[in-house]
Amino acid sequence: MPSSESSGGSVWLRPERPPRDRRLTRERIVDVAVAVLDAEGHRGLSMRRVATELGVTAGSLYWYVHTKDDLLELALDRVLAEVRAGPGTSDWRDGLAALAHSNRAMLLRHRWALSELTVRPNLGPNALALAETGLRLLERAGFAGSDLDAAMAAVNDHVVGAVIAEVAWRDTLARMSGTGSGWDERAAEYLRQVTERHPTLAGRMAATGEVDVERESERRFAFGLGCLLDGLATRCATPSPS
Amino acid sequence: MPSSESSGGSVWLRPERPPRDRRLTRERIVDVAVAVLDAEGHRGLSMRRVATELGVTAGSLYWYVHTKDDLLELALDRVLAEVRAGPGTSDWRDGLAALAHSNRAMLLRHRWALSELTVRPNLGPNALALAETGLRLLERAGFAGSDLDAAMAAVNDHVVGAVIAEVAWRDTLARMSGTGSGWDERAAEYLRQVTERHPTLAGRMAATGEVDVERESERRFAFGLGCLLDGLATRCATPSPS
DNA sequence: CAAGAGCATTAAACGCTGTTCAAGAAGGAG
DNA sequence: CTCCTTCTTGAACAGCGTTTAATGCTCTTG
Repeated sequence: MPSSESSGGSVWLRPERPPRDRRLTRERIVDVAVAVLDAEGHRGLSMRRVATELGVTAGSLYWYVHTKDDLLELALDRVLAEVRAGPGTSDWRDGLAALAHSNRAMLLRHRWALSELTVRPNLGPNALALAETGLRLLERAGFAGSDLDAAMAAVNDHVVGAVIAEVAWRDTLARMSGTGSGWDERAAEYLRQVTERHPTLAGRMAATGEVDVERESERRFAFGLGCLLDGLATRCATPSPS
Repeated sequence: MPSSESSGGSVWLRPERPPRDRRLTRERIVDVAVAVLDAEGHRGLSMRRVATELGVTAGSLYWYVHTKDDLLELALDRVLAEVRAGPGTSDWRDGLAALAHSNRAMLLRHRWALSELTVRPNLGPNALALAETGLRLLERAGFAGSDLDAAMAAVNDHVVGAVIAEVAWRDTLARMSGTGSGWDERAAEYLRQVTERHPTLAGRMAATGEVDVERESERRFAFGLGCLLDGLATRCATPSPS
């Protein structure tokens, strides 16, 4: 029998059964899941893997967790707890920027979380707490009504989108340098065609080679965030720092 | 023997073997894959499914495609072809906005594409063409150097992030209305706690109930894009329409 | 202290997945 | 007609998420 008699709704509606024996817990299971995900990515996570890591059979997990999807939902909310707003934020811009940077850092620490965010509606307690923090900052800035929602969404969207692009970029570079023979000949041909057909893009790609990816990613992120916050500032009741 | 003797690098480096018999083609396989993905999402796509849809065994596909990941990469680039810039764009803002809206529309048509974008570096011809179009628009606006990259990234990031959030939101609403009994009791309790602990969020959630999701999503998207473009306009050499 | 209730875990199985591979069919070339 | 390349098959492998009956185990009750 799985962890609840009714199968509908989200994990967050199905309370964990208070266990007698401390051998297994939802918490310990999520611990291991996060560790495996961090170490080996989405592909490396399987129920059997988590189970053996805990010295247990795969079936046991289903006592604590309805399904693998539930486990992923729990893991996602677990890492969302790592996002923190800075200390007492007097300026809403600074506060929002700090939140965005912290969010970005977390997503880069746990790259698998992005894919989960893409697939899953996210109603865990930490996700909600995060939303509350952001909304309060924007409310203090003078946003209200549906503009408040839109402003919050815009900031979050930038974070998510930027990290997606950054991770994809890094993976591409890793792939390019990782493969040995077989790449060069055909890659050169493909690259030649690209350069020919897309001159602007080619110019940018050439410039990319000489750049520190990490630094440049941060710069891009801050650039976009700056644009966004500037735009927000012209649309709210408190355009200047309090 | 799979579709190439060397296994390194991306799909785009491995040319399709020109077939004699027209029974199977890369193109037809990708056609079916996209159709299945559109109809049943990421979960519904399996090699065997695509194969039977084509009246063929699963193993046959591996003659045309190295791996399922390759197939997904091809499918992703296929739908990226649907993104189109508007007609002759005199104003870079309008042009960029049109591109962003078209991109968003495509991602909403093929929701599975988002997850692929998250996981996969994207070097297909259509992806590159798209990048070229965007870069040219921004170049005309007066951006150059790494600011050009950052501006392009910021716009793309907004699109991707916004669609992710929108899809997640819709799925949440669908889930909430889809489940019958078992939800109400525990959901009410969870909602009560949320309302109590997160008053600002609760206020926004309450307001959400009376809103047309589709319209509101578009509004949010345009709002964020507007903020972003305003911010970009203050950072480029051509702040006003040409 | 013994009996029993109920929680926690196991082992085995089911049907599915991506992928490989030897074997065979099918068509064009000499 | 035969050879050779191109393509397709069918079976198999290992692994996956999930279910289920049976089995310990611990705690509570008598």
